[in-house]
Amino acid sequence: MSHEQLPTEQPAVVTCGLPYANGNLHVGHLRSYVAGDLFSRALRRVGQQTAFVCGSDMHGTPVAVNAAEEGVEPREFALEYHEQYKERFPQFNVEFDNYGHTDDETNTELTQEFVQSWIENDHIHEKEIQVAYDPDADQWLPDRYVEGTCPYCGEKARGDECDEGCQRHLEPGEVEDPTSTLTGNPAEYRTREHKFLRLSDFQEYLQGFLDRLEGTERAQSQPREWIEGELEDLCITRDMDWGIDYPGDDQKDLVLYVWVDAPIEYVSSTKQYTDNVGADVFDWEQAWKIDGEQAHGTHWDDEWSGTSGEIIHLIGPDIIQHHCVFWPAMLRGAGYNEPRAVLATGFVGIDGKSLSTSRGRAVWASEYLDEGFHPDLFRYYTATGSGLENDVDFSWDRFQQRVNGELVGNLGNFCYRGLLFAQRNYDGTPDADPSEEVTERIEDAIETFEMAVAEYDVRTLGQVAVDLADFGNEYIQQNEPWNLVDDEPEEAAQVIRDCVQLAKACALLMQPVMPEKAEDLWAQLGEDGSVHDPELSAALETPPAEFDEPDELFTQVEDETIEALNEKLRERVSESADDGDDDDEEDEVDLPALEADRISFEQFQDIDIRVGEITAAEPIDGADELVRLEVDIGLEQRQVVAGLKQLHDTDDLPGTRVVLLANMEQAELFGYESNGMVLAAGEEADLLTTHEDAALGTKIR
RNA sequence: AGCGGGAUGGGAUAGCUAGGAGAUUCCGGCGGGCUCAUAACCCGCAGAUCGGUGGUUCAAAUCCACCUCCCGCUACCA
Repeated sequence: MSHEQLPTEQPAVVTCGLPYANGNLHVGHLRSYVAGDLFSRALRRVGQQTAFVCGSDMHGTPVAVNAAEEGVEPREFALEYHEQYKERFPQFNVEFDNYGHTDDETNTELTQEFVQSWIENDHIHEKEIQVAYDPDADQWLPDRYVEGTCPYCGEKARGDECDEGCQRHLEPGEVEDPTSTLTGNPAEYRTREHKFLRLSDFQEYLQGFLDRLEGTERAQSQPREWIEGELEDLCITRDMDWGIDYPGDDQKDLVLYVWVDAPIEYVSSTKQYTDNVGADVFDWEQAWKIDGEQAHGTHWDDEWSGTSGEIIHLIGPDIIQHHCVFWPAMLRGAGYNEPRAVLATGFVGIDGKSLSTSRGRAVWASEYLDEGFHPDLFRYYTATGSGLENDVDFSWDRFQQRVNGELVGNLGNFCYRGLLFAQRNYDGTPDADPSEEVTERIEDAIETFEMAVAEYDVRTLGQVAVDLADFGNEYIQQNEPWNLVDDEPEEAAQVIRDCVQLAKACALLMQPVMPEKAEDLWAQLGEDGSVHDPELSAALETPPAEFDEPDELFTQVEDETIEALNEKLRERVSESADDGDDDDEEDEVDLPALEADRISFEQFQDIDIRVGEITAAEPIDGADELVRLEVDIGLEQRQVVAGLKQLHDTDDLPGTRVVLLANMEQAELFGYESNGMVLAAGEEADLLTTHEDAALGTKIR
C-alpha cells in the first residue's frame, strides 16, 4: 500500500453516492448515508481534517421522462426531491458539510471545466453514431425516450438498458424496432455526431489505480476483469435539453451524460463548502488536486499521494464500475487527484428477503420516523448489524431485540446506573483517581477505534462504545459499590469514579454512530461544549465534579409497536402481490384453474400440431434442462429446443414419437434456433407420444 | 446455468487480509447471584465433526484445489 495510514496531514473528503432525484428514500438508501456520516465523524474524532459532502443527482432521462408525465419542468420536478432529501438526511443525523445538487451553478461550471480540460488534453473525440429520432415530435430520443427490442435477448427494452430482459447496458443506437415514448410512434435512426471520452488512454493508469485503491474488497476486485479487455469509449453527450451543456464550441445543442456531471458534484460540493467556510478552514483544491494544482498526464506519480487529499467514497453495491473505472479516468483526464478508498456497502434485506419497493417489501425513511423512533437507533442497527460489505437484514423483530438488549439494557443502563449512583452519593464525579484497570480498558477502546478508522471498519466503530459499557456493567457488578459506600467509602468513590470515566468514554466513542445520544450523555455528565469537538483522548480527562440527576438514555421498544409494524409490512406485501402482474412466490402446487374462456373451432384450426419422431437429441451446454432435438415431421426436419432433461435421458430420446406444435413462432434459446414445441405434461415435462404409429406429419385434430 | 454473497454451538453474527490451544457478541435454554439500575445487571452450565473431501504446514475456521448445499440477481423449461 502506497498510502500512509489514516489520519494524515492532508484534508479528507468523504462522499456518499448521490441520491437520484426521482423517488423516496428507504432503509436501503439510508444505510450508505449512515455509514458515510459515521465514518466521517470518526475521521474527525481521530484528528483528520474532513469534509463530508454530497448532493442530489438531478439530470438524466428518468427525471426528464417522469417530469414530462407529471407535466412539470424537469428542474422543478427534481428540485422537489432535492428539497426532500435535504431535509431528510439531518433527520437521520446525517449531516453533510455541504449538500448541493448537480444542476447548480458550481457544478455546471466545474463540469464544463472538466470537459474543457479533457478536450485540451486530447481525451475527447467525435464519432458518428445512430441515434433514435422521432420525426413527428421532431426530437432526438436518448436513453429512456426510446423503447424497443433488445438486440441480445429479444425482450422489450429501454434505450439505455434491457430492463426486462438480460439487463445489459445498451449503447445509443442498439435497440431494435425503436419506438418513441413521447408519441408511441416508430422512431427512426439517424446519424448523429457525439462526443466520447477515450477511456483507453487510461487503461494502464487504471490498473495501477486499482492496485492502490483501498476500501472494501469488492470495489477493488470487481472492476479488475472489467478493465482487462480493451476499454470502450464512453459516450459523454446526449441529445436533450435537460442537463449541463457540452462546453465545446462546435456542439451547442448537446448535453452531457448524467454520469459525467454526477460524480463531479463531489468536487463541486466540496468547493461550495470551501466557499462557505473559507479556504483556511477547508481547502477543496488541496483535497481534490495534486498539491493544489492540476497535474495532467495519464500516469500517476506515487509522490502525489502525499501531497493530495484523502478522497473516500461510500457507495451502494450497484455503482462500483462508475466509481472505480469511469470516475478515476475522468479525474485523471482533468489532472485531478484520485480516490483513496471506495467503500461499497452490501444490500439491505427485509425480513430475510430482498428489499423490493414494487412488491411492497420495504421500510421507508418517513415511516421509521413517523413511528417516533430515534434516528440513532437505526444508525446503530444498520452500522453494526453486519460488516459494511455484507448484506444486512432489517427486521422489526431484530431491531427491537437489539435496541432493547444492547442499547437499553447494556449501554443505556450502564450509563444511567453509574451516573445516578454518582449523582446521589457525590453530586457528580467523586474525588478519587480512576483505577489502572479502567484506564487501560479505555485506552484499549481508543486504540480499537483508531485501528477501525485506519481499516475502514465501520462495524467496529459502531460497536466500541457498547463493548465498553459491557465491561462497565461487569465492573460495577463485581465491585458492588452499593455495598461499599458505608464501610469502605474510599473504595466506593474510586469504583464510581471509574464508572463515570467509562460513561464519559462511551459518550465520545459512540458519537460517530449515535451523535445525538452522545450529546445527551455528554450534557448529563455536566460537560461544557459539544461532544463533537474534543478528540478521543478527552475520554481520559476528568469529568466534571458536579452534574444533575441523569435521565435514561434509551427507552424500550414495546412488543405491541413491533407487532403493529410487522402487520403493516405484511399487509403491504400482500396488497402489492394482489395487483402484482407476475408470478410471485406462492408455491402452492395446486392444479391451475381451468380456463373459463372457450376458444372457437376456427381458433383451434389455427393450431398446427403434427406427429413427429425425434431423430437426434443432445444436451445444450450451459442449460440444465434444455435439449436440442431434431424432429422428423414427415414433410421436413425441424430443430427444436425443449426443456426435457429433468425427466428424460437424452440418449433415450431418439426414436421417440412426439407431438409437435409446428406453427409455433420461431425462437432462439441459448443460441439455438427452435422451430416448434414438443408437447409435454407438467413441470416434469412428461413427453406426449402417440398410441399407434400414426404416420409422421399427420395433423392432430 | 452465469455472476455475486454465504455455510461457525438452537437462531443471528464476529474471526479469515498478516495460520498458532476450536471462537466473539446478541437472542434463546438451564441453574445461581445481586438489588445501584430501564423485569435491568452479573456469574456459571449445557450445546459445535468451524458445509464436505483432499492438499500445503510442526500447526488450518483461516492458505490452496475440488465438491455439496443455501440465498440474491439474471437466464431457462417453445
